[in-house]
Amino acid sequence: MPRPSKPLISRHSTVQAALEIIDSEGLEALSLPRLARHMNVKAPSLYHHFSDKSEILAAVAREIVAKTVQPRKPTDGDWQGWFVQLSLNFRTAVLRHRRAAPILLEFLPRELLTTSYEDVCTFLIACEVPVSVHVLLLDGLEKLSLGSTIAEAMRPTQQRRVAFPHIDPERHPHLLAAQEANDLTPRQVFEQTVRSYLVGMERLVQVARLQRTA
Amino acid sequence: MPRPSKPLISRHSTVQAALEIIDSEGLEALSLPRLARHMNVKAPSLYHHFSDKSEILAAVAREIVAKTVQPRKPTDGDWQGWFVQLSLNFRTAVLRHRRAAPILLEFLPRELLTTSYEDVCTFLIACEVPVSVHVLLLDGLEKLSLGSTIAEAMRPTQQRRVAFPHIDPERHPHLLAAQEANDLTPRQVFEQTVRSYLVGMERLVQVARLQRTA
DNA sequence: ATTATCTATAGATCTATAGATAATGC
DNA sequence: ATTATCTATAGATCTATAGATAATGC
Repeated sequence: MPRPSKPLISRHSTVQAALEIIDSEGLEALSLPRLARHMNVKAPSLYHHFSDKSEILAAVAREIVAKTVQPRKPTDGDWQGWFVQLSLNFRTAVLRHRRAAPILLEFLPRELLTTSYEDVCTFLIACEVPVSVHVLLLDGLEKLSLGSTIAEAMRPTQQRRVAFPHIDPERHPHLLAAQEANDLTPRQVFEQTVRSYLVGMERLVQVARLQRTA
Repeated sequence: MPRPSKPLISRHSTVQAALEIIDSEGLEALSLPRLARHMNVKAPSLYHHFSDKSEILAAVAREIVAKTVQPRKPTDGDWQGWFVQLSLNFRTAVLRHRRAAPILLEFLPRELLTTSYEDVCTFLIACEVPVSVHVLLLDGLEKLSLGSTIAEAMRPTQQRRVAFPHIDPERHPHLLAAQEANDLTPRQVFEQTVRSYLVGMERLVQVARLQRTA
């Protein structure tokens, strides 16, 4: 069956198939023969659409990040609330395919982020956040969102709900007490972490505003 | 040469050799034959000391984390300052072997952390930080330190000094301006991120203290 | 003529096990 | 008898290329 009437393979369908395999069988299962089998084609045919395997992985990483929902910009200058929402949305997008997390680390689609960051800078300027703290904010939030989410995505299945596994009540009484005193979900803990960070940054922003007017 | 007078292989020397290969040639280069060659032994001999390859990787992850310098506890209750120092030390330990970062993500030595966290909880109690926020603090700092550091460790070599690569002055004027207005090193940005987070957490701690006395 | 598939396969791994062998330490 | 190495190899991959083939679209 050489050259079918309608193409059997597209970049898009390949990325979707790859995500399905990663979600159901894990990242190690994703080989070109396995991917091709899932698409009812043969492995070498994939080379007609991608130059090599890493190009497929990069496209998968791109797809995951691109699915991040962009929150609507507030008109009242509440850039902190907007950042919180964006972080949560990014987290949701990544956790939708948690077993793909290592790909994201290696093939982070920098171009997508660069475009998005330009947009964020424009927004920050409108909110009168001094340029001197823009990198601090962008980098801090990137590390916090990306890093924290990937770290969470890599947790073994059984350990998701519990903050700290392997607690031995004899040896870790205080940690056990801490665990029992906690009533937040992982998502809430993440949100609170981002909020706390932004509270601290707000202080820096105000200092920078004063320095600018002086 | 069966059974030499003095053992040629030990767990420790294997881990060291693995780190040397990872540091100089990268993670993909670390195969059992490659590792054995570096140690002047044959690959199957390694199975006498480790049950399989993942056990070697887990030992490597453990070694990296174990090298984190523990800061001395302050006597004045300054838990924030202590956390900042611990985060910086952890970052230093991980970045010492940045190409091993993906191993850390998969084989994070939870037992080491659990022991350390019990210690931290004891310290927090001494500083009169309410138990209700312990998990929030521990988890937040873990995610921030681990995630942020691993994200940084994965950056391609050429992009280390610059916060944002791929900037096109035409399309990203504000991002370019932000970049030029930034005079902090990656380490300083990390430290500032942790500090900002702790400033925000301080507020939560005070709220929790009030609720406790009420 | 170009495009999108296929078949066949080169070539290079890698992990792990079985079984032999000689030094060690009881 | 046990221990720590070795040799040999089973067995299972995987990525990527070469070259054939038939449908498409100019």
